[in-house]
Amino acid sequence: MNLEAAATNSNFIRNIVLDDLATGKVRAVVTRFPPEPNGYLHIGHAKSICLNFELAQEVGGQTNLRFDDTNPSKEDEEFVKAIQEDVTWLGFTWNQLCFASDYFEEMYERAVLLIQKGLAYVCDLTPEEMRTLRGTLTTPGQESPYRRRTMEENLDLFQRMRSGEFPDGSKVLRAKIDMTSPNINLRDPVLYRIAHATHHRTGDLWRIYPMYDFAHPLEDAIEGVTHSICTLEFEDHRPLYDWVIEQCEMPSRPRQYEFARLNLTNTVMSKRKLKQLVEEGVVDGWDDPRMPTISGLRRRGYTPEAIRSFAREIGVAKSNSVVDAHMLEYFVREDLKMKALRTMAVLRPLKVVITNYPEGESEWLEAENNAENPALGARLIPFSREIYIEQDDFMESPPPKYFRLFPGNEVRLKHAYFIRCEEVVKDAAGRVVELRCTYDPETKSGTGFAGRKVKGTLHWVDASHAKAAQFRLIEPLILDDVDEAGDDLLGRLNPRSMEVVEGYVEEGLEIAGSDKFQFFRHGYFSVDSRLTSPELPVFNLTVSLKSSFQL
RNA sequence: UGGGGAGUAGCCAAGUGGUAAGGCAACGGACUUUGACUCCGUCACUCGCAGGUUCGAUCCCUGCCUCCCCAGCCA
Repeated sequence: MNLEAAATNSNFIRNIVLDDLATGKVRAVVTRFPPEPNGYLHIGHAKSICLNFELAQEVGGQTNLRFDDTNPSKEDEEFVKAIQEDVTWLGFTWNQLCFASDYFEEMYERAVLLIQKGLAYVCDLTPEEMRTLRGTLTTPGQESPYRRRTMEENLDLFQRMRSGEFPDGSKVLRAKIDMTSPNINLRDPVLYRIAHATHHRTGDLWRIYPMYDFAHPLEDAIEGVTHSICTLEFEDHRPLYDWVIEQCEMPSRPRQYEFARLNLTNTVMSKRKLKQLVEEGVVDGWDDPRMPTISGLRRRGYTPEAIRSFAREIGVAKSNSVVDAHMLEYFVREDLKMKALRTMAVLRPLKVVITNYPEGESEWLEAENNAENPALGARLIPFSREIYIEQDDFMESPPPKYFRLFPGNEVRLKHAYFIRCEEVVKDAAGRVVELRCTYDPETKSGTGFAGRKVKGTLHWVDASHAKAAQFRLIEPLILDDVDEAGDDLLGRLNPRSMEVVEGYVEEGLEIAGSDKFQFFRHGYFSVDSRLTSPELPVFNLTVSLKSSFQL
């Protein structure tokens, strides 16, 4: 795939931007990524981040990282830090770091302006009363009895709301628009609510906080954002967005455009649900390698490049869709293919004794680190009389077309020799515990031996130099097709989302200067940043290799 | 029964009044010291459905169908 071409994949938002530039409607493009710091970023956010940053980048524009921190009861500094780390890790640099809370004073002034223009009023209705008067989808709403308060009274009340005179929930500031609008968002929406909560940045300075519908357009306008990109559910808020910009007399005129959020098969993509998994201890944190969070993907071994390529390739459109998770996997494999050292690990060891190999002797064999990328060099691996192979690579009575090891069969040991299975050793229970094989010195790797061919090539680890390691085999945390699970998230948990096995890796992997490896015939693995130790390295399965093999 | 959106292959997704890009998946075959990779090939006579306009419609018009979103003092 041509990355340059992919970077300029056509999509409707890009077309709008290009057109705005061509017609002179805007001179320079400014976008923004506006997360609320109430959770960690996930792969769905990555789609938005890539869209905003890459689009601006393409046309020489700017992108701000702006925290939409207008609800202190849900937000936290921890998330502010994590979000910045994730955006940076993805490879983006924002032009300005902004906080909606930095604009609270200006927002307040704009609200006062609305009151002065007779376009906003303080309303004492209870939430229940307000809901009742709002009407329904098919019936118009009715005006609040407080709608006719005088401008002076509204100004006074709003100021007193600010000063903390009233308890939470007792009053709100509402826009005066149209209670009969077929668009419910225009039925006198709430602009400010009272919240005696400590804000992570402004502390106890404010007792009133602006609502999204009021704050967001102002934030965009204040920053000079030209293209405010958000998701589909905000589509019918756009008239209100425009109303706020217009009536608050903002000099700058941002436009809102909506696209479909990312959905992935076997993945939950809502902060609320991800938070639930964290809080109920289903996972070991937001960065659990099974989580679709940026930090989880990072810990699992995904690369920023892979995520960016994925984001470009899935496109940007307005129809609700569910992307096959195979696509995401494809892009990590693609990225790691040339980067990762291709080494050997045995996940479920079976001992093999090479009976004709001299006892007490060993030799060092040369192995290239990545056959497709010579720049990655080569290493020496030990070989001796006892090695481990994969339990799955032996069957006592195999089906047809099984070309791994079985009694009498000969296979190649990657980077080493051909071996033939001569004898099977079992324990009292009849389980195979050891294989006794012979090797043929003439078949040594690299000698160009062509005397005969074998169908199978196995990976292995020398027993005397093997390093014990733990492997965490990851599968989807949440399954799509669970009968009768309904909306019960926990009912959709995959019982096999993580299988932990212990086996061996080649010695010396820790000094390879990388935390990502391909383990031959298994897949790509990454050192777990939290669990690994010098005594027992721990690897997470980033993604398995494709395989057409089936028994 | 209100308003706002969307329907192009199994999944994403371009596209335009001139005869359906690309990617993922899948399936054949070649190659192979990874049952991987790579390579070659296959995969929409048709763009939700029905009419209409036109020399010609996925694109324009009309009607219909299906799906998604909206009744937080969340974002």
